[in-house]
Formats: sequence, structure tokens, C-alpha cells
Amino acid sequence: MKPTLQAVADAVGVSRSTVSNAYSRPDQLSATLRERILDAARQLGYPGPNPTARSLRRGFVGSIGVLFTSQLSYAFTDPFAVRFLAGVGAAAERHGTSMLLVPLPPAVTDARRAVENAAVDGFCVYCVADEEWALDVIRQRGLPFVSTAARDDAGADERFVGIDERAAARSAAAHVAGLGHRRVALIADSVLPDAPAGPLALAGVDQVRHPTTRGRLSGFADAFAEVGLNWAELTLVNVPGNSRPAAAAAIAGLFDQPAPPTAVLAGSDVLALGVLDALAARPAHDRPPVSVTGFDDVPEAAAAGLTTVRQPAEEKGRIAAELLLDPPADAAAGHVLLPTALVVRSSTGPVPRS
Amino acid sequence: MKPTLQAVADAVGVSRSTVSNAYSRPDQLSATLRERILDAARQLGYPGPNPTARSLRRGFVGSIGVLFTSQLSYAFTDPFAVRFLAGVGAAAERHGTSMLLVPLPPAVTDARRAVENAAVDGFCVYCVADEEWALDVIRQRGLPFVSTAARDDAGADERFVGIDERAAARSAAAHVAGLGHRRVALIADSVLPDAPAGPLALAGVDQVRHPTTRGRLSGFADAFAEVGLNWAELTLVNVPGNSRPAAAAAIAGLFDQPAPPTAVLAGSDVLALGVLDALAARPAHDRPPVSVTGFDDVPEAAAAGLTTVRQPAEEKGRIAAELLLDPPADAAAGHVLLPTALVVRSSTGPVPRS
DNA sequence: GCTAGTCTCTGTATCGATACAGACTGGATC
DNA sequence: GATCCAGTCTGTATCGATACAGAGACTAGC
Repeated sequence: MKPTLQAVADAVGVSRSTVSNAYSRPDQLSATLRERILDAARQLGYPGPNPTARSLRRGFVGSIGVLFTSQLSYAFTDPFAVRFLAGVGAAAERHGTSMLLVPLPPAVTDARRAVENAAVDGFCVYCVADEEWALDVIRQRGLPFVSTAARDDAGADERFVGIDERAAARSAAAHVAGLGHRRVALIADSVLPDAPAGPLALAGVDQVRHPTTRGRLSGFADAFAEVGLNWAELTLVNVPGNSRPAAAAAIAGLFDQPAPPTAVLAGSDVLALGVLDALAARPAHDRPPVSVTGFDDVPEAAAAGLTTVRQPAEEKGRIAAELLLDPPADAAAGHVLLPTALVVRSSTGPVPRS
Repeated sequence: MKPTLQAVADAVGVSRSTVSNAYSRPDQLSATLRERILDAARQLGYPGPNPTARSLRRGFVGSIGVLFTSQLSYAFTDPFAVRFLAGVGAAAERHGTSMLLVPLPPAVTDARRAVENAAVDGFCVYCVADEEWALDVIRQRGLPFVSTAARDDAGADERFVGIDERAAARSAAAHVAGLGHRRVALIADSVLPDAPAGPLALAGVDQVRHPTTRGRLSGFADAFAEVGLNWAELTLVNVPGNSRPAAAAAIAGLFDQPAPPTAVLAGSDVLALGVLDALAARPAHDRPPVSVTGFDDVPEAAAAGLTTVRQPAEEKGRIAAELLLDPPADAAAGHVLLPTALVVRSSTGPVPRS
């Protein structure tokens, strides 16, 4: 068994407090005694104050949690998530804080417990699915958090960093509408909790649970409404999970329909790249000239020539962590909206006249 | 202030232990009492057992640390590191364990403290620079760890997962030597701790501190020794930091020398891609046909047509975490060597006859 | 010579839980 | 009716530190 602080105190013949001070408040004791204590500690093989005991007493941990409401391995697979993490990491580094990545088991009860048990001082909630329960647990614990998805019921004091999803999506859709496209498909991740992959009839956008997805779909709908196309006239395709192959599989069949879409607007670059994959998989003579847009502008998008909406991923992570680690005095400053920009590349073009 | 377990106990009129059992050992009390306790807890707003206090008493934390001896943000920038993390994440997920990413301050004293203070049950040490001090701290703390860099002084009981760096590097170099190249440059990250970027004269490979870099350079040297080229005849280029632009900058000047290398062997794909960048940056008429090899086979390598040595990145992370989280009874099984494969693409070709 | 103030260091309470031994209850067994 | 046992619950020690009030020693000032 490793020696404790008590053991060191006994060895030197001082009190526990003094040994504690030798480590944490060197100005509270003479330099010579401090040396004597540290020497004894070295000799005994004392590993320094136990982090857990220290955290308990001090009342804080020195690490922030990052929550992904999905598989943890997903976080490293999605390029946008990786950039976001890089931003969080950079801020954490500056503050000398660690990042705890908490995997969430599929069952909600287990997942709740995971959030309850995380030893952190606060959470950055990066959500890819329904997250209310997670926020509930965090509030229950009395921990601060920063959300990256705008929620309607957000308290005024709740910190947030994100973009105007709806306006950003609208800019992409307006671009496509401006090119003349009127047979349009929208593809998004987890439109409804347990909906199967493929086309999905939805009465209205407001049925979409996840605020980010809802915001983006609303934006798409807005732009087409302006050119006289209503929601029911748009084809909605659901993908369970934000992955390239899943998107490809979900949309593939659509291009064999009698009147296939001439444009596909995706809720993320990953999905858009999947759509491009699905098109590329078809024989060259049977490859309709479909315009495709993405969202995020991940590194891969440029290489693929994907028209997309750029949002500052790393910045988002950095600011999220910053808001958590050193909260602005002004509550209004705790609500940060980042700029977005439509990046037009080769994946969109005028509707073919055939 | 949030209520404690004690407060719940008082409210229900039972002992602390019973409340504790209500959460952690439901079989130790009647179902009705348990319900009564949980109800009271809900009503009081008790957030459930405090994770820190629980860890202290139980003696373990439920999270593993991942150590990068470099900037934390680097971990999310290097594609190989990201794949590695994905592997660790997948294993952690399966075990219901969290991952703590600990940023290391530049000063060694601060960095030591960071490792001392990390509340974890063990470490996966992913090292990109000199790491001995970190392992010392971990041993001092009496925590288990898994290293991914083979070290000469590794104890028999120390767990390891990695590849035969030397043999793998040799296979790449043998390929290049077989193509007839004899004017060869090697480029690697942090060959010597504070060496500047650019060509570096080094008496021998054994002067290289970092075992991974040393292993790879040795392998390169081996293959060329076999065709009669000794170490002094190879040009060594140092890059401080494993980054694409840094590699490009470090090597650029080399191609303007009287007898420029016809092949460049890089210690990593990231460096190799940097070398390709440096070549691509030259005007087409002044672009020597240089063969380039990398190491790792990151996703970008395939797109760039880079000849490289493939090693299973995600697997490495997964196994590292696995070895940590559920250590094999047999000590020998704690030492895992992963397979590698030379992947020949378009970036290497026969030496031009001019 | 006395009081005040500064430096060091000690002692005890506390952080918030869990482990474990033991006590009580009620029913089954002989 | 005594014994045993399983099922519940309590009490106390413990995990390993830090915070804070306070005690002695020593210097300084008047």
C-alpha cells in the first residue's frame, strides 16, 4: 500500500496539515521544513496528495465533462465533432483543466447514472440526439453547463454557443432554390427517434424533436416556401445516425423513382458526402446530375467540392469550454452566436433542362 | 447547497448506510423502504451519491487517463492520434469507463503535477516525445499503465501494445532501395530535443531519444546498409513537431541543393504529406520526381497516393485500453505486437535515369 | 518591559460517501 | 421453548486529504 499524507507526517514528526501545506501552500511553512518533508515523502515513496481526497475536500475536481449523446467512438469518427473537441481541448489546456469524455450506455437509466457519476465541475453538452434528460441530470447535480444546441425552453441564465441554424440552413436552400431546383429532397439524421432509414412523411417540421435538426429543416423549408413550395412538396429522408454509408443507403432508392429529386439538401456534410457516395456508386450512364449541399464545412467537404454552410467548429468548442471555465459576469454574454457562411462549390449547379 | 446523503437519511429517519444501500446495493434493503428513500431524495433534490466521495471510499474512480506528451489540441489534429483515441473510446465504452484527457503544461514540473493530480485508475500513454518522466510519476502513484512505445528499460510486467517499428520501417526503406534510390533523405519529428528544423548531422541513430523515432530511423538505416549505404551517407532532416507545414518548411531547401535526394522516407504520414506539399509548391517545370514514403497509413494517405506502412491505429487504442481495463493473467499476454503492412501507392517509383 | 504583529505550526472538524461488524426481528426447525 | 437463520437495518470506522481557528515563538516598537 502506498503511504498516505499521515505517514509522511508521522515520519517527519509534524502534523498532517503541515505536510499538506508543504505541497499546496509552500508559503505557509519554512523552506527548510518543507525540504525535510518533501525528502521524507520521496524516501517513503509518497505519491503526493491523493487527487480524489483533495477534490472531495476542495469541492471541485479540475476537469470538465464533454457529453456526446451517442457512441463515444462516434465522437472521433465525425470530423465536425473532432474539430469541436480540439477547440474544447485548446481551452481546457489554457485553463489547466482536464477533459472527461463520458460514454453513454444505450439504456437511458444507465446513461443517467453515467452522467450522475461523472466527476467533473461542469459539462459541455455536444448533442447529436435528444438531450433533455441529460440536462435534467446536470441541473439536478447543480453543475454548470454549456449547450451547443439552442433549446426553446432554455433558461435565461443557461450558457450557449451555437449558430442560427435556421438562417444558415435557409441560405443554403435559397442558393439551391435560386438555381431553379423544385424537386428537392432533404436528408437528416434521426428526424424522429425510431424512424427507419429512408423517405419519411412528416406533417410538419415542428414534429422534429432535436432542436438542431429542426432548425435546419425549418430553414430549408423557409427558403422553398418563398418560391412557392410548401413542406408537403419536399421529400424528407431520414437517416438513423450521422454516417456516410447510412446516408448513402437511405437515399439510394430515391434516384430510381419516376421523378427523382434534382437537389438534395443534407443536414450535415457527413450525410451530404454519403449522398455523393450513393450517386458515385451508380453506373456513369445512369447518374442523374443532382445538386447536393452539406452543412458544417468539414475538411473533407472542400476535397469533395461540396457546397455547404461553414460554421467555425473549433471556435465553437473553444468558446463552449471558455464559457464554462470562466463564465462572463454578464448573463447576456453567456449566449454566443457564431457566424456562418455559405460556401459554394461544384456540387451545386443549375437544374438540368431535360 | 445540494442536500447530502445524510440529509436524505434524516428526512426518512434511517441511517446513512441504508440510504447508501438504496443506491448502490438494492438487495440490502426492502423494496418498500428503498422506494420511500428514493422518493424522499427526489423530493429533496438529492443528486445521488457524490462521485468524488464515492471514489475516495471505494478506492477507484471509473476512468482511465490518456496521456499525450504534447499539446492536447494536437491529439485532435493528428489523424493517427484521433484513430487511436477512437479505439480507446470504443473499449472504454464497452467497460463503462470514462476517458480523461489530461493536458500537459510545457514546464516539466507543472506537467508532473498534472499527472499526479489526474483522478484516474490507470493510464494509456500515447507518446509523441520523451516520456520517461511521465512513466516515473505513474509508477510512483502505483497506477497501472499501458505504453505504446517500446522502451528498452521496460519491466517485464509492464503492459505494451505496438508494432515492430524497426522491421516495419525497414520494409518501407527496402522497397525504396529496391527501386534503385541511393540519394535518400530521412525526415522525422524531434530527432533531438531542441534541434532546429532542417538537415541535421547525427553521428548515429542511437543518439535519438524517442524510442519510436529511433526504431523507425534504425529500420530505414538497416535497409540501406544492406545495399551498401551507411548512415553518414543518408541525409537526416529534423522537424520540430509532427505537422504538415512544418515538414514542408523543413525539407523545402533540400531540393535546391546540387544533388537533391531522389527519395524521402518520412517518420509519419503527416510529415510525408508535408514533403509532398513542399514538392507541389514548386513550379511544375522545377519539380523533381522524388519518391516519398510515409508511416501509419492515415485516411489522407490513400487520397494522396502515398506509399506507406500501415499499422492498425484504432486497434492499437482499443487494445491499449483493453490491456488496462482487463489485464491478462499471463504477463506475456500483456505485450502485444500488432501487424504492419507496406502499402505501395503512386508516391514511390523507380529512380529517374538522368 | 509590555503589547502588538508576524511566522510557523498544530489540532480538530469536515468533505460525502462506503464497508463491515453487529443488532434486531420474525419465522422455521427440532 | 430454545436454537438457528435469513432478512433488514444501524453504528462506527474509514477513505485521504484541506480549511480554519488558534497556540507558541520571535521580532519590533514605544
